[in-house]
Amino acid sequence: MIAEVIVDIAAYPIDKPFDYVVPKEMEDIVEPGVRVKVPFGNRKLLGFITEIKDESDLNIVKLKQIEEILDITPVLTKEMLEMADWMKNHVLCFEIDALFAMLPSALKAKYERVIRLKDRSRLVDSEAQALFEKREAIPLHDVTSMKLLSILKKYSEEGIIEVETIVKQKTSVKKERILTIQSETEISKLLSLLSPQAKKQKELMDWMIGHAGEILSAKYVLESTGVQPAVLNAVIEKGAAITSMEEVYRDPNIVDLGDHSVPFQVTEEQAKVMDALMKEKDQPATFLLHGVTGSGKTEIYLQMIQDVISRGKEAIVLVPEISLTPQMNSRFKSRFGDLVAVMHSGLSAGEKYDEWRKIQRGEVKVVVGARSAIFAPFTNLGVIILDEEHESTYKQDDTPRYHARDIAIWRSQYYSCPVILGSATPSLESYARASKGVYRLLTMKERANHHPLPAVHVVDMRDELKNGNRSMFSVDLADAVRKRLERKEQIVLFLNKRGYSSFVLCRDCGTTVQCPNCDISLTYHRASEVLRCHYCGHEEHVPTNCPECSSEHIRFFGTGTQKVEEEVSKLFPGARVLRMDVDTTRQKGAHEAILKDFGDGKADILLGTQMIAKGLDFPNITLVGVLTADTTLNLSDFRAAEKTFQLLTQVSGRAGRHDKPGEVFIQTYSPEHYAIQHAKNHSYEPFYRQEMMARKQYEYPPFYYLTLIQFSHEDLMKVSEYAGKTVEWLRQRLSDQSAVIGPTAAAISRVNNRYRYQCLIKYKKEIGLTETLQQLIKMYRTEWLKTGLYMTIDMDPSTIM
DNA sequence: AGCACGCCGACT
DNA sequence: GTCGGCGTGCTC
Repeated sequence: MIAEVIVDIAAYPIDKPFDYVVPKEMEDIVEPGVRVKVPFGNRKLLGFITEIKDESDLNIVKLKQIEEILDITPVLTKEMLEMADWMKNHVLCFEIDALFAMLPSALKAKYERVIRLKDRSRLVDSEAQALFEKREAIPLHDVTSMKLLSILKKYSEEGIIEVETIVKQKTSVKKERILTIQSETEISKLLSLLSPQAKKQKELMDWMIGHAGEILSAKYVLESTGVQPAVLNAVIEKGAAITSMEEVYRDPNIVDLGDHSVPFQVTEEQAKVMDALMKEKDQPATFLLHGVTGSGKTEIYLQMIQDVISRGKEAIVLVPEISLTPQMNSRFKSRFGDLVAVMHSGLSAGEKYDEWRKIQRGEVKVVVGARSAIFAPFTNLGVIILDEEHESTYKQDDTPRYHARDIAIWRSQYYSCPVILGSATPSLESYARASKGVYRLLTMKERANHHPLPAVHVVDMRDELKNGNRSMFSVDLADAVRKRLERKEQIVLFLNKRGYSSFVLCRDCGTTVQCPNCDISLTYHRASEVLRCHYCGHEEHVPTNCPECSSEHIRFFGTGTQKVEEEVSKLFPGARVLRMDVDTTRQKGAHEAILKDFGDGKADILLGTQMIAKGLDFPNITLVGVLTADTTLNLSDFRAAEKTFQLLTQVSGRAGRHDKPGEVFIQTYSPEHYAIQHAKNHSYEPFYRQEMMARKQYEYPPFYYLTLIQFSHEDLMKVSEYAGKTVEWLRQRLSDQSAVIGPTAAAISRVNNRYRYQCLIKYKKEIGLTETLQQLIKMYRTEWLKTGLYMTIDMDPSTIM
């Protein structure tokens, strides 16, 4: 019996199945999808069996044997193996990268090199003797002395010791000691034998009598009685309880926001949507659910899932980043209880692994999670939902560069189940597909509770400046804030911070302090009083004089949330402010805590960045202020207008969701821009039409597909040379239907002392593109890589900056 | 990717 | 004479 194995090395010549002989005793256990430990060259590697066959094309005597099987049941399903095969061509990644993307990181291998003693009698060196005094094997990592290392090297050649690779799983199953308490009569008997000095043991046994026959965790017993572990061990030793180790799940403890969700009475619009969904509930159809903020998309999801579960099937719900939307999370938990697993970046590797196993074992029916949850190992999917489908976080920005939407559609075809893409502001791509009938368009124009959408005011900050207001609050917004503070209503202030963090600027010569390794300004971090580069991590102290002109007029500039917070407390003394940004949410559970405090009315103002734009739903929010709408607008990216529109619409939707009417102020330096004007009017369709015209004119998606190829090299001449060479090479091979743009220097032209260039392929239909690009990769891997050039290909870039 | 094999310069 | 530099080639 022969097994085809994909091994744990992401490199061009290794990216194919290798044949191994299956030892007789393993024949019953091996099957595609199990992880194995295999010899590879002179080392040991983890690998995945992808196929079992009777014969190999290679000479059987050359084949090595599988050394160990790491799973009793396969970790990869047949579906995943098929999906990996499709994925590697679709996103141009190595098969092993695709496979690992589908599994929790806990199942990756941890490699450890160990020196094992073979022949103690020939161990003559005293240092080496000391090393192996008590042990037969020691981790190679522990040997740091160069002298000892060279002695060991000699021993290894003489066969006295042997270097061995240990393949370990990163995180394992958590086990807990479980006690089965004996019967009352049994314990009483033991009590009578107890020495009178053993007061603590008596105390514990007395407690146990009250819990006779129960099965409890050792941890629980210790906590309830307060005795020392040694006392418990003594009592167990005497036979008062039987112990065993049992597998337990780590508890990612979800904050219950007290939002006990019951199915709502659906509105007429919702009922129509449900009807349409039900008609094709076992078709591999993709629906685009376009519903204004507050129209009750979540309720649609919940009822759809309810139906799916009742038919014995499973559901995947993707949210942009679950730890950012605890309200959604809590709503699913309260509706479906233990049938829900959560998967998000806030969980530890162990917690993720446990949630994954719950899914694999069929103990849960619903998974709510971020991007990677799209690979949840369900085997009978009934629906896949992508909430806020326009979010760019659904696209992975490093290998494998997949888009969760594409994976969702692939899986929906495999299981013949629907995909629901939900958004108040669909991506142009999805809306265009829906318009063409590729997706089914479902629309909800009204808020479920019939409350009107908030009134949006656009404030021209140029006028403010003219009138001598240099603060970041316009007169109108400041007035509106004061009014809410008086009325004890809540306010959300949104700072559109991307690409606009604080930097240090010299007021005399205009110099900003740059990173020495990258072509970008350093960011000022108030907490640690340092300047940091977000690309390479370089750190330096804040200078007291300008590095260029030595002027003392150098200070940090820009509008970070901290700065806004200061201004708020100056402008509105007494207002209680909660700040939510990367700094205040670094700790686990901090998001939930901040939102809970705000929901409980412990603050008047919630101040934050992107992360507060979504999912907030508190009845007392009646005012939303967008301090700077322009920052995303000015990005040199073809999606800048779309992103701005989406963001403004999302934040606006936070106001007046319940009984009290809401109001929104958008401050901007370009009030006439169509993205801002359409956001003001809550009008998606007109925005869509206008943006589509721009995309058509400039030949961008959804009219053209994009492929972005990026290059980097320490030598500026080399990058530009290879980028140019690539562009030429591609132009020769691609049809005249496609355009190759570039080469151009990247927006950030240097990162970590490597110069960056890029080129862009625009195409409508290019039949041999994948093959051509694979040839390019081959050329890069075999020839260019040696010169120090790096190249990456993104088949569907979320940004071309 | 990592490691062995292999052919040329500065040291005990 | 040997130790070690990293070019090249292979891994079932």
